Order: sequence, then structure tokens, then C-alpha cells
Amino acid sequence: MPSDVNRRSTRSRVTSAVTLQQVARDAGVSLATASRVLSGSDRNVKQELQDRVLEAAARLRYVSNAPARALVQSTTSLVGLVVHDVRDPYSAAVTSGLMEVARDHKLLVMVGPAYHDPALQTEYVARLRAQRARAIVLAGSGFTGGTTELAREVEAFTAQGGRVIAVSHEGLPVDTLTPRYRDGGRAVARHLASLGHTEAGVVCGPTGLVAVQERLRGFVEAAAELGLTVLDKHCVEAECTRDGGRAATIRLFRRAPELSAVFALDDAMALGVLAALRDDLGRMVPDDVSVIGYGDFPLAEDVTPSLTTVHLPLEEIGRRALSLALGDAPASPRQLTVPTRLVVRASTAAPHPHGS
DNA sequence: ACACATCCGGCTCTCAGGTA
DNA sequence: TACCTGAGAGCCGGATGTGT
Repeated sequence: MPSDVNRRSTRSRVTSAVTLQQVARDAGVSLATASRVLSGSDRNVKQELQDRVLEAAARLRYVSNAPARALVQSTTSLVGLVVHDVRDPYSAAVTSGLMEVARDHKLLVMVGPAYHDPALQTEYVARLRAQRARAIVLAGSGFTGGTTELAREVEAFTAQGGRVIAVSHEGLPVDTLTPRYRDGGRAVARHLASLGHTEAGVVCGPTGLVAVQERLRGFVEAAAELGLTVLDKHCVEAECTRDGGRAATIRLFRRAPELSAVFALDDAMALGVLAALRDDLGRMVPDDVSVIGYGDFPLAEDVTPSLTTVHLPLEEIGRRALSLALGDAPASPRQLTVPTRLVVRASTAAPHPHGS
């Protein structure tokens, strides 16, 4: 029969981490007193003991054991952020805003890139649930109609006491924050029509995404009202990247070389549109073709010509999403919106008459 | 082979008791 | 009586021991 000593030896880990117990011993106080001093408890501890504990903790380079603390408090300092791609400016801006709030609350952020894969989105939520994360912000747009697997996983996470804030998602039983994409799309159509364009092409990302579909819907609806023709065959779908936008533009102008305007449903794609028009198609922007993006990423102002685009307050979305996640849970899920606005720059102009 | 009990990690919190 | 301290419970779930 194995002795208790043997059992201990097989189970104890070799560790040099300083524990609260060691700090307490070093300071000559009880574990509880050391905990009160170091955890910011509102219980009073005599100044002399406080000094001794703080001095011992500093000398031993003590940091509290987060998993152990989480065990007691049933909450962790971990929050999850699920985006589509950490490389895109959209994710970077949202992350930056969210990080500000996380820093203020001393939270650790774990970022998961789902690469437009709903299964991967679901997997990240499951992993964050296993880590007992305090909250999750699903920042990458969801798919139209939502996915039952993701909804189920989100439900399991919230049942466990976690909070989830979804940005541009449908069918999730949590607070949802959605930019007024449709308004932005409508503003683009109005702008092109007001300049005198009568026909436009569209370069868009996966139409299964809520964000893409809503932007497109607003644009197409308003275009129809304003007499701006947008043919189905002039809507080209590609990856939401610069290269995707570039390839889509080449395809688009092969089909419709006469187009005087292109609406890219994402700024990264719009950069690809500009590159294709300049380098592959020999067209001038905006003299030959007007280009509009969506997102107002930092680069939009700096490219030549500067990009007319729809401004999305991305950092604000990140800040607001995490603030909501850390606030009190509402009685029922809320649908919250964020305004969008058109920013007119140098990439759009009135069309030149044919032959001039 | 299986079900159930116990231990372990590090920490916070409650409550009883000591001191001025 | 007020304030402070310290012992011990309990947090959770995986690993291990024990009994049937």
C-alpha cells in the first residue's frame, strides 16, 4: 500500500513560485493578514503589519496566483476577444479600444482569430469557457441567421456566469452591438448619385457575413430609389483583403469596362481596388473611376488619392463592447447600434463624359 | 471494473477570540 | 465596545485511493 508520503511525492509539482503562505511567514503574520494587505481588502490592518507584508512581498517578488484566486472568487481576470483576422485593420482598431478598458480593469485579454470560420468561432468560445473567462467579445461579424452551434456554446458560457457581447451577429441570446451598416451603404449610394454616376460596381467580401450583407443591402436599396444601376453581375465577391479587392476589380472591369464607380465594402479591399485600377487597368482615380470604401481604417486618409469611405468608430466599438460585458447583465438581450457616417475625400468625383 | 471518497493546489472570507 | 488578528472553511475539478 502506498504511503501518504509517496502519494504526496507523486502529486506535488516542483515549483519555486513564492506563495502567500511564504510571504506571511516571512512577515511574521497570519495568512489572512497577508491576504488582506495584498488583495486590497477593505478590512483594516495596522500600518506596521501592512509595511511588513508589503516589504516581504517585494523582497520575495511575490505575485498572487491568479488561478487560485479565480478558484475562490469564481471569476477570473481573463476576457476573450474573438476576431476574424488579427492582421486586418478592423480587428486591430477594435482590439485597441477594447484593450484600453481591459487595462483600466486590470484584465488579461486572450485573442482568437477565427478566419471567417464559424466552427473556429465556436471552438474559441468553448476554450474560453474551459478557461472560465469572465467575458467574451465576439468582434468579428457573424453569419446571417447565425449558427446553432455557436448559439449553444454561447448559452453554455453565459449559463456558467460569463458575459458575451456580440458585434454584428444574429441569433445569439446576448447583447448585440451592430453598426448601422445599412445607413452607411445608403449614404454611399446617395453620394455617387449626387455626383452624377448612373451605374456602379461592387467589390464585396463573403455575403454570408452580417456586416457584408447589411452594407450591400443599404447600398442596393438606396441605389434603386435614386436611379443608380447596380447589376447583380457587377457585384464581385472576394476575400476581405487588399489582394481580394485587387483580383475582384480585375474581374469586374473585364465584365464591365464602362463602370465609372466602384464601391468596396471594406477599406482593405478598397486599397486593392485602387491598386488594380492604377497598376493593372491603367485607370485614373477619381478622373476615370470613383472609388468608395467602408470602415475608415487609418490608412484611408493617407493613400493617394485619399479614400472616400464610411466611417466606423471601431475603437469605440471595442471600448463599448467590453464596458457592456463588464456591466450588469440586462433582464433580456439588447440590440444596440452604433452610428456610421460617410467621409468624403479625394477618391470620388463626378464622372467624365464618354469620349472626353 | 466501477462508484464513491479524499486529497491537493493557493487564495479569500467568515467568525471567534484577543487586546486596548 | 471597537478594532484587529488568525484559524479554518470552502472555492473547483482532476488525480488518486478505497471499497464493493
